[in-house]
Amino acid sequence: MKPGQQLHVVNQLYPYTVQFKEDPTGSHGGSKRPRESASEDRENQREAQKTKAAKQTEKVSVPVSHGDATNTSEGVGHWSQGLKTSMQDPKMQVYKDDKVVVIKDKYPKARYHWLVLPWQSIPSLKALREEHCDLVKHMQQVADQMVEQCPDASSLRFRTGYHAIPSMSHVHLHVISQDFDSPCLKNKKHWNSFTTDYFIESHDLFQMLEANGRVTVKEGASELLKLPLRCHVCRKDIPTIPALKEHLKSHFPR
DNA sequence: GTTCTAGAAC
DNA sequence: GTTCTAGAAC
Repeated sequence: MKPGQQLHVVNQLYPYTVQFKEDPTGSHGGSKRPRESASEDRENQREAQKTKAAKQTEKVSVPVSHGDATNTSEGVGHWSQGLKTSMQDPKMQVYKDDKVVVIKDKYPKARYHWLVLPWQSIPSLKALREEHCDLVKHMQQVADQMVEQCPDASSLRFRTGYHAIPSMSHVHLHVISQDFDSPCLKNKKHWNSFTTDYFIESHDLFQMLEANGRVTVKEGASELLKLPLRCHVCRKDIPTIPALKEHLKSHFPR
């Protein structure tokens, strides 16, 4: 059993992430370039599942929800913890090294939309300290690498940054192309979370962390999500989401 | 974070 | 009447 491996008790219904107090460096094989998937990790995971499955006896428990902490409140299994599960899934991993992993956003809001996540568990921006500076900088470098290897990097603009108040737990850096051409972009909150100051540029966050040892989010950031819809290219106000999507076609033809 | 849908807006 | 938004989800 290695740090970061997953243990599925009862038919994948209750994923557990094994963590150690001291994460020995180099526990994850590093590679500088994005790759398809890690076959060795998949093997290891299968082994872990097999071992656990063998220990199970005949009495198969029923997947019925009771009022316990398993699927209520904000514990494991809650939707807000979904990134922790996704980042461990080799099928979702687009790149990984000893410090971070990159996955595709499950509901991409543009033609290209990745998330860079540290292996180290950092619940939110509030938990960031000066000692995370190197990690944050590395996340930014990996984000830049993702853009470099994108086939449309020359024709599309990209931004990399953090949501001021993310819905999902575990610090994650968005790498998103600026076409916003996606059926998953559906409402004002989606739009404003990437096109207003709700979106904190990676570089700005790093500078804040370096200067203050903390990241502070302006109060009232959540109000930014309610701003009128405005085109991020020509600054034109657009009345509705469908009209905005139609408008974007003029800036980003297929 | 998403889905669903009541009722506001047109 | 249809389109679209915005709030609940136990």
